[in-house]
Amino acid sequence: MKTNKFMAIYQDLSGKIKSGELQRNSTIPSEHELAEIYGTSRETIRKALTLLAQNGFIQKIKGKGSIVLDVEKLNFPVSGLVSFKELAQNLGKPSRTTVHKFGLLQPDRFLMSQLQAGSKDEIWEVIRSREIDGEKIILDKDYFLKKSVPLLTKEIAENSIYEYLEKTLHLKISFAKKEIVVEDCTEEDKLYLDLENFQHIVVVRNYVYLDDATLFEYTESRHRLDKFRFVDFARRGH
Amino acid sequence: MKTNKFMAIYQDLSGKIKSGELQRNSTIPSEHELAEIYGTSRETIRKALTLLAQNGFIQKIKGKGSIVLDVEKLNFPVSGLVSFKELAQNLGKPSRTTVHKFGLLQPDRFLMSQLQAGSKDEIWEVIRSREIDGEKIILDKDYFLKKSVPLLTKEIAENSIYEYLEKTLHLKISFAKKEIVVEDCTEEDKLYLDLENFQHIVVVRNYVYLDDATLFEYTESRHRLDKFRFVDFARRGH
DNA sequence: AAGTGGTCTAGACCACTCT
DNA sequence: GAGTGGTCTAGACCACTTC
Repeated sequence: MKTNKFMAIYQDLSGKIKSGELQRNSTIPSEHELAEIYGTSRETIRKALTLLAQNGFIQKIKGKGSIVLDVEKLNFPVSGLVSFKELAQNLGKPSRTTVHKFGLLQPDRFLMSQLQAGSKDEIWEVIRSREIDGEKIILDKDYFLKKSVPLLTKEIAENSIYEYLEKTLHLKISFAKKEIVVEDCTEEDKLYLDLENFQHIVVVRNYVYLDDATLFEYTESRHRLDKFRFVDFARRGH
Repeated sequence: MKTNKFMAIYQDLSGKIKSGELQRNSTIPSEHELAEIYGTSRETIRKALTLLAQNGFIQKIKGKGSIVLDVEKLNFPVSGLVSFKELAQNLGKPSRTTVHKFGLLQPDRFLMSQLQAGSKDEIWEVIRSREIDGEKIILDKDYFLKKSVPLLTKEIAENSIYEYLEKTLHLKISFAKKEIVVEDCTEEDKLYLDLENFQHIVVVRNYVYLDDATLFEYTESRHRLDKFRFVDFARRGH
């Protein structure tokens, strides 16, 4: 990511945990030792270790040390803010995206409330189905505020919109509120997905915010019941 | 929680945000100012603000300041590691817990793998249904390693097991891996829940770890489709 | 008593935003 | 240029675990 010292240390250590160089259930060097090894202050080491703990790589134990957790726990398919493209690559399965609808529209009441938009804000609508292993199992309905995303094309939608937003437009996605519920299938779901006989569908609603805390995207990701899986790593207290 | 300086500042500020004393979309005092106000160093203020940001209270913007986010976003029903009792209190609805099974047992193959237990580890089994607004909509199947939880009673299971674990046994729950999937209803689900005609059920599997990184509990929380809702707040990158 | 992580300090320099 | 948050330092004291 960035070139911070603590980020570099975080990536070095997380890499060593993933590769097995630092074995699970073993303790890593103490903070004082790491400070010497990396030639930094202890607070900088602590920043890196706090990150490792938050992301499930290690557990810090007072008076004892930091031990390496099972990285097998890191099957984070839908956790955080990963995109479909990253997800499919993680699964390593053949996948395909089909764009069914693409265009600019004036928001209706529903979209105005979801995107906190005014009636004269234009909105990009992108509706895509996702095919994995030959089955269309995810329907993604994305809505972007045009004032945040001036230009979007069907070609971009066929690849990764997020890659475009971050690498070309340099938008900084900062945080998101996610909601998961189960709803009745709609006609649209039946039209675009291989639904078999399922009557319900898992709906993941995402409200995505930029760096400056402005809402710029509302997404509905609609997953066929049997193919949905959400994994999360949560720490108590915070 | 604790009596740390940064924790006290966190709780003071988060309280002021919840109460509306610090208004949403306004900027809070700068870190230097806060350091003077609270009579601490800036790094201590930063720890408190980092916590606020992680929990969705504020957004920090470089060069500008920290602005207060919509706290309406804090409907975190199942997010993190909250227990049913906390959840029901949040919802403010009449709720009831019924214990259907309670006892010690030897683990079968399934439990041995879920709890990383040996064949001679004894395990507490607690099966409870949760009734909200007069409908039995959640089936909780809890399994605790006896070596971590020496004693458990039916009376405790009828109230809050987590309160007992934390306040009486002083176990420190540290982190959990959570998995959400949808599965076919079992006979057990039909027996204990008011399932109406739903053929599927949302299953939340929880693997809960203590302070010293030992796994001590496996839980299946089985929710009726139409009553399930999961809300999460996620930050990008970390 | 020695070693560990947890907290806190008083400074410093940087990149960024706003004027 | 002034103010902001982001990073980093070199120390200090504490509570905890282990011996």
